[in-house]
Amino acid sequence: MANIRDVAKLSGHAVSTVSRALNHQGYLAEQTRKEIMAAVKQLDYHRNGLARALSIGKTNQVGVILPYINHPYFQKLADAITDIGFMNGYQVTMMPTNYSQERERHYLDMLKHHLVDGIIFTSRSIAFHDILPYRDYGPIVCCEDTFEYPIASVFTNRGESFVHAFQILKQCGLQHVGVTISRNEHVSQSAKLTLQAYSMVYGPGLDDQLIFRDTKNMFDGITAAEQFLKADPQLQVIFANGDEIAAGAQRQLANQQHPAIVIGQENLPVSFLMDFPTIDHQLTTIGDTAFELLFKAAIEKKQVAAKLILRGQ
Amino acid sequence: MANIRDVAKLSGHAVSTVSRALNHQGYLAEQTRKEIMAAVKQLDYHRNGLARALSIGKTNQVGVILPYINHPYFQKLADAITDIGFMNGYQVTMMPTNYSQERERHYLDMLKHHLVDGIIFTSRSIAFHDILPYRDYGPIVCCEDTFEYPIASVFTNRGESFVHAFQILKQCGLQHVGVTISRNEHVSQSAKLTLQAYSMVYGPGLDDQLIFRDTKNMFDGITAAEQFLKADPQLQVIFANGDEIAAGAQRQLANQQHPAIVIGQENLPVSFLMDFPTIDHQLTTIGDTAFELLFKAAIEKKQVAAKLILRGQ
DNA sequence: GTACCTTGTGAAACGCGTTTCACGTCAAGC
DNA sequence: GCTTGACGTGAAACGCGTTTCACAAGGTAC
Repeated sequence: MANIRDVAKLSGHAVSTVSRALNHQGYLAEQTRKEIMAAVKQLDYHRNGLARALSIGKTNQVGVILPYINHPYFQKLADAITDIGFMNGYQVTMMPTNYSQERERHYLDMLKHHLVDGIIFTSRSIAFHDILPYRDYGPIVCCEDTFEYPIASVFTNRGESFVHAFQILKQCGLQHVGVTISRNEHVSQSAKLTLQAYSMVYGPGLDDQLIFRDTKNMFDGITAAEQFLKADPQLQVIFANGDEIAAGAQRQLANQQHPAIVIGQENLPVSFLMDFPTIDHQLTTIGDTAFELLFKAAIEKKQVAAKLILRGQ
Repeated sequence: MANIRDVAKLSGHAVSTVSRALNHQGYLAEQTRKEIMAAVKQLDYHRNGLARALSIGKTNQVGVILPYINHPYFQKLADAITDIGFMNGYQVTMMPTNYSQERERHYLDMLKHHLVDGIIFTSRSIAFHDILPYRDYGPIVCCEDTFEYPIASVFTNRGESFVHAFQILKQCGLQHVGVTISRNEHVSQSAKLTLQAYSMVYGPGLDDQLIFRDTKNMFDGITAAEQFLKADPQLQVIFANGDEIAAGAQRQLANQQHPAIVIGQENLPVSFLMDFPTIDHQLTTIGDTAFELLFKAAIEKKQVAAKLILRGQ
C-alpha cells in the first residue's frame, strides 16, 4: 500500500509538498498540485488516518460510557450524541460497562492512551472523585449533576420534576403510591431524588414494600406491580423509573384488573401507545448539550427543564 | 507527556527492552522489568494507543453501518455486535447513514484509511457491486443475502418466514390483508420478499392501496392502518414490517374499533406488551455471527432460521 | 538601488511504539 | 575444551503523515 513518500517520489516533489497538497494549505502552485494528484491517483494512495491522528494528536473520536446498550434511556441519549457528533465530524463509540467500575476505568484509560478525544458519561458507578484525575488526559462530561466537582455536566431538574409529578398525583386525590427505582438510593442519584420527592409531598415513611429496587426493564415492572398489589391492595399509583417499566406495570395491573394508574419517564413511544403520563427528561437536548460542552475550554454546568406529559385519565 | 523513550532513558534501558516489558513478550530479566516499571510509574507513562495501532497496523475498532440509530431493528442488531465485540476486545463504532450513499462511502473509506479493522453492514443503499472494491482494504460483512457476490453475509430465511406467516393467516381464514414495507420493493430486499410471499400464498394482485411504503415508525403504522381501512373496510390483517409499526397500527385499529389483527417483526418487548404475533429474525444471533465472520479468512455465508411467535387470538 | 514581501518548495525533525537482528553471556552436553 | 542453545539486551529501522524552518526567486515600494 502506497504511502506519502511513494507519492512524493513518483510525482518528483517533497513529502511536505505532498502533505500540503493533500491538506489544501499553504502555498502551492497549481501545476505542482496537478502532478501530485496524478501520482495519488496512479498509486491509489489514501492517507493513513492513524498516522495522521498520531501526528495531529487528535482522533475525532468520542466515547459514550453507558451501563447497557439495550436500554431505552441510554439508547436515546447515545443516539442524540451520535447524531450531533456526526454533524461535527466525530465518530462516536459505545462503551458499555454494565456498571463495572473496572470497565469504566478501562474506558477512561482510552483517554490516556489517546484513543478518544473525549468521554461522555451517561451514568456511572465510579465516584466523581475517581474520575477527576482523568480530566488531565482529556475532556469529560457527565449527564448528571456533578455538584462541587470540577467536571462539566448537563442535567434536568429531576428532583423538581419528581416533586411536581407527586404533587399533581396528590392533588388528584391519589394517596396509595408504589415507587420503582433503578438502583439502590445510596448509589443512584435519581433513585435518591425520587424517594426524597415522595417524602416531600407525601411525608416520610413510605413502606419499604412499596419501593421496588434495581428496576431495569418491562419484566421488573411486572414484578413490581405484583409486589405492590400484595403490599397494598388499595394501590392507586405506580411511579416508575422508566416508560418500559411503567408499561410492564400497567400490563400487570390490567391483568389483575386493578384500576391504578402508572406514570413513566422519558416519553418513549410506548407511553404514547399505552397512553400513560410520563416525565420527559429531554434526553436529546441533554445529549446535544453534553457534546457541545465536551470541547468547551471552561468547565460548564447546564440545567435543562424536564417536562411532565399528562395523558390518560 | 512521557513517551517510551523517556522511560528508556530514566530506567537506563533500551526502548526495545521497555517495549518488551510493556508487552510481556520475549526474554526479560525480572530485575530489568522492575526497573522499567518503576520508571513507568515515576513518569506516569501510558503508551500511546494510536502509535501502537499505527505500528501494529490494527485498531481493534470495527464499524457498524446502519441507516438510523434510533430504530429498534438496527439498534438490536448494533447492540448484539457491540456486546460480542467488547467480549473480543473490540471497540464498536456506530456509522449512521440515513441511507445516503455518500455517507456509506465515507465510512467505507475509513477502511482505506486504516481507521477501522472491519465493517459490518446492517443495511445499505449502495450496490454490492460498489462495495466489492473496498474488500481490498479490509473485511466486510453484510447482514443480508449477498447472492453471487463474494461478500461475507449472514441472514435469516426471510422469504420463507414471510410465506409461512401468510400461510398461517390464510389457514385462519383471513383474506383481507394490508402490508407495510420499509422501502420501495425495488430497493429493499426485505420489501420485495414480503410482496413475493404475499403473492405466493394469496396470488398476485394485491391492491396498491393495501401496500404502505416507507414505513419506519409507530406513526407510519397509524397512518397505514387508516389508509388500509379506507381502502378495504373488511380488512382482517395488517402485516407490518416491524413491531413498533404493528403497535401503531394496532392502536389505530383499536381507536376505530376495528377487529383486524396485526403481525409485527423482531419480537420487541412491545409485541409482548400489546400481545400481537411477530416474526423473530434472530437479530442477536445475526449480530454475533456477523462479528464472527468478519475476521474469518474465507468469505462465508450463513443462514439463520427465523422464528414465528404466535400470540393473541 | 535597497529593503521587504509574497510565493513556492524541500530537508529534516517530530509524534511514538514495535520489531528485527546482531551480539554477548553463561551453562549444559559431549 | 569446544559446541550449542537459552537467555537477555540494545541500536536501528519501520509504520506514516505533519510541521517547522531555511532558502530561493520574483515583485513591489520608496
